[in-house]
Amino acid sequence: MLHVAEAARVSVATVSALINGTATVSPELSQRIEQAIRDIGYKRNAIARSLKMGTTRTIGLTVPHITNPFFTDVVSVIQQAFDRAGYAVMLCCTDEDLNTQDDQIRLLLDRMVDGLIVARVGDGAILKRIVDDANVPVVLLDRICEGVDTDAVVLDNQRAVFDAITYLINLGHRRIGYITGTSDISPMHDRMAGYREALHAAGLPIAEELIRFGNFHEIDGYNATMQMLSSHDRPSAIFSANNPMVIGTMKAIRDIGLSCPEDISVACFDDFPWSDVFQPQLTTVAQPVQAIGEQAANLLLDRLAGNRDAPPRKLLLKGRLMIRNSCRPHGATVQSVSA
Amino acid sequence: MLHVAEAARVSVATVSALINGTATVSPELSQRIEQAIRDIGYKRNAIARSLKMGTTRTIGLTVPHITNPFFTDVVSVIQQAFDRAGYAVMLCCTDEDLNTQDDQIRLLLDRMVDGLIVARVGDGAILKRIVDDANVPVVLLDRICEGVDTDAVVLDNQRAVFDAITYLINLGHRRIGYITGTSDISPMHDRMAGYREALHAAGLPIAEELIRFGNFHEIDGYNATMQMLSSHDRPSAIFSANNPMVIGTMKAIRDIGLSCPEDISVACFDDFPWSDVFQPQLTTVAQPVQAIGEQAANLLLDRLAGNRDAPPRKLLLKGRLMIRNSCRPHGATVQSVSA
DNA sequence: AACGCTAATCTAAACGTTTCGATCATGTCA
DNA sequence: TGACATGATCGAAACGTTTAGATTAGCGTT
Repeated sequence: MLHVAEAARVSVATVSALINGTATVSPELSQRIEQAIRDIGYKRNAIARSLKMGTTRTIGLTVPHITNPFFTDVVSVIQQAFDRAGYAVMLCCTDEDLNTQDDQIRLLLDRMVDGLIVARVGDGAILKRIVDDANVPVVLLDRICEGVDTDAVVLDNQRAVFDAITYLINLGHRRIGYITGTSDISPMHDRMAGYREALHAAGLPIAEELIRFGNFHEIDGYNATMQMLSSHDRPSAIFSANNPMVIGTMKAIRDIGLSCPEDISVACFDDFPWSDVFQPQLTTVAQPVQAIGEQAANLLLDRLAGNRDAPPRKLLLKGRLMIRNSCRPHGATVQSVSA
Repeated sequence: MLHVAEAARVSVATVSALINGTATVSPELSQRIEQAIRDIGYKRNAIARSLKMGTTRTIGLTVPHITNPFFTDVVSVIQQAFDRAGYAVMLCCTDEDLNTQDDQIRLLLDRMVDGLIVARVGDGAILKRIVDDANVPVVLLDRICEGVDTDAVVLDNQRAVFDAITYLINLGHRRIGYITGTSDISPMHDRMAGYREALHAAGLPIAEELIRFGNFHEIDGYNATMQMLSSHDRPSAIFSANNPMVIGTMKAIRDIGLSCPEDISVACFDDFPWSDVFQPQLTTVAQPVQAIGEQAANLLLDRLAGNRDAPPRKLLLKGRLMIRNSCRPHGATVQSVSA
């Protein structure tokens, strides 16, 4: 900018005024300056600007795994929204690891991001501390956090799983396996609650051996399914509370020589683009990813626009059960799915 | 830092020296400073540091669509690699749009990223200019670019498609539909060349009506497939040069009342996590996503480590044909796939 | 002609670091 | 004991912006 100012024989203040439109500058100086900018190929240094202004027009986004199709879609939507608003987004994947997450959030705050969208991991103690003394707005995505009182957009997980399990119960299933991630994050906790509630509402007992915990990965779903299917009194249906784990479930069913939906019904949380085209077409709980991403972005953008003191807003969205052909009436051997 | 210095009754220079280990500071001052840092909860401002140092420890990454499973995986790998190296990554999705891409690259350069990994879009003219006068290292991912002479890691696309088409030919297919994206990016160009080469090598004619162009999206694959299948002399096999488009292909096959692989064989470029578990299990060309991501990251990290003047390095990786059960011998009606 | 008002421009300080060179003890050696 | 190297610490400039406040010029009023 100094060079531009010299070339145009004006002060840097005038150059700045012209670029930002913060003051009127006369036509002849404008022209000289614009010419100089072109000649020199000047680009404003956003870092220097950020230092002075105290704002980077950059936000941080952390998710557990970008390869989980739910997060893939949500990240995509959020990225687009901030792109439209002229913000850059720094993406971090925490790999479901608490320490990684803390490091990454610190890294983002060091870089002075203007705001944070986080799909947290692990217990919320450190996150709470970070959120408290970083004074940037934070919106919680997908996973709320005890004691961290900030904007959030989450699904009504309990209701969604309740509906799905009730659907299976109505198909006649009595022993329904349930594969979940660790319960220390709210969606897993709430989904489990939905499972229990549905069984309870139907007057069915809760068989603890049908509830298996994994670490969100395919292999965990595989192992959990293997264990359940090897028992003498195996479930007639399995619900996986997480999408990557259901791949493991399907592989286990195949490897053990059974097939879905003939021998066992399967449903899972989180829809994916292929679910319509391949067999079995998996019955899933679809989250409104577009809405979730947009709402999260809007909440943050609103804070960034200056609305700092409004009380925390919690958005609760509804899931939708996508009924396809991976679940059959219990005991049915015919092709038809009619209950 | 000023506050820390005051609290510890030292100069800011000493604080900086201690934090960065750039000079020895006596035990008692060290202790006083560390205490002050803890008391105040001081965090170094990475923006100010970047301004002074001329480096942000941040890189920019642009891809067409993060929801394309190939890019999902590669982004994930790259993100992890830079995370390990202490870099942040700014992610942009260009949506296959040239203007968007240019804007985003400019945005990234304004923010003084230390390097750029780009899976480009459109013609390379502007990209070339940007790369030339931004003096940050750039590595091209997946798509090389005429005239832009810089590090790159790409697949041997021609060979990969040659192998896939040859496989179909060996199954007895003579009329093989080919669905591709626009040819202005190198992978699409090279894959098409592989298609033509394979037909040519087998002495088969190239039927131009069997070659359809789309814009990488599911709907394009759907329309292209619909057109081909509606013709009186439809192909017995279809190869889709892009993964999202194959979903459209499968939907079109279903909607038109045919089935795969009984009536028509299908294969496509880019593997995806579900391909093993659902029917038909799609035969695909798998890219070594892990290697691609790591190599791209390594090339850039090497430049960032100071190796600026080495000549451009082009890495050519090999694809792998994952043969599953979505392709049958032409005319076969039995279950077995034995050619 | 003196005055005030407005619009255009400039000067200089500030943002929070890093780092060069200067300063100042302290101990070593002739 | 004086000269000198050594090691620790500091002062101040610099990175490239923004912006508050000062300055200047131009113009209409009285």
